[in-house]
Amino acid sequence: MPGSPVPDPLRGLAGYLLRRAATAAVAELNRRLARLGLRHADVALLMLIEAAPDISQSAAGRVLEIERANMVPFVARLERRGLLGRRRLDRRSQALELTRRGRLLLRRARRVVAAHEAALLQRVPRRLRHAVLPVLMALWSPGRGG
Amino acid sequence: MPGSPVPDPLRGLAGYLLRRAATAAVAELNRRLARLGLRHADVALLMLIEAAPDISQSAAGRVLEIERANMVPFVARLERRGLLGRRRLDRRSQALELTRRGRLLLRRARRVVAAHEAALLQRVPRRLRHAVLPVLMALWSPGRGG
DNA sequence: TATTGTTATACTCTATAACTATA
DNA sequence: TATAGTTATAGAGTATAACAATA
Repeated sequence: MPGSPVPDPLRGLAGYLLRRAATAAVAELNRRLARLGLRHADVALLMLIEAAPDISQSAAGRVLEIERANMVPFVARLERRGLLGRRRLDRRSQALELTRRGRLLLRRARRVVAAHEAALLQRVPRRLRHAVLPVLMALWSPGRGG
Repeated sequence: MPGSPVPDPLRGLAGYLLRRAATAAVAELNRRLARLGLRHADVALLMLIEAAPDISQSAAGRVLEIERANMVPFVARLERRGLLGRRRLDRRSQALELTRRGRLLLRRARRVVAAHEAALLQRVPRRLRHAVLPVLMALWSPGRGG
């Protein structure tokens, strides 16, 4: 590698590397998921509902940090595709639940995600691989509050 | 921490952690830069021009992976603010150069970036800190082609 | 032929304000 | 009073197609 296209002042910045790595990884995952007609956020929501059955739409938005307002068309689209359903909890909250079709598609999506994860980790030198999850969790940590 | 708001299936995914960490970090940097009237991408371009003086608009876009078409309003805005100027190289390329005002503002921006970098690294346990840049570079690496 | 800067355009993602009906 | 779902809307960021001028 005679000369990286990205100059030293940016290559040495964790924040810059973090952003570039993330956008590249998201784009790659979206490409992998395209044949299932899914986007990365779709899979995150489906996985969340599976892990927390009957979570409400608002609560799901809080976990994924998606604004309540933006959850509406997001959930509606997946519902229109028959991947999830809604069941009224009380007269203002509604539980999200996977349909049979949603569960089946999630099953396939999970394999795509697993392949993507493996590809990500294989890029990291073996001696550093154990550090990947702890480092990313640490970098994220205080962002949880905003 | 009795229970993380994010369920295990997502917490264990490098891709998910990567994206959440990156969006949180970018948002935090943008907050820090707000008092200078700058966004993270502005600083990246200013730093790039400083490191590669007289780089063309298209070449800068290639380095930062910003489409040629999107560079136009981006550069124009910074030029209107008097932070950078353009000088014709030949009759179709133009060299980007920092103005005096651009250099002075970049000086302040670099301090903000340095503080942000320090904050990011301090979140990481000391024993893992050495791994941050190598891990991020590795995760990014093959994304350079697309 | 390929590249530079440009315009126009569209799509995704994100953010905010406001409304209603409920708790 | 606070919350859930909703509507409307605006702003980023990103992507593509096309064009004229130039290399």
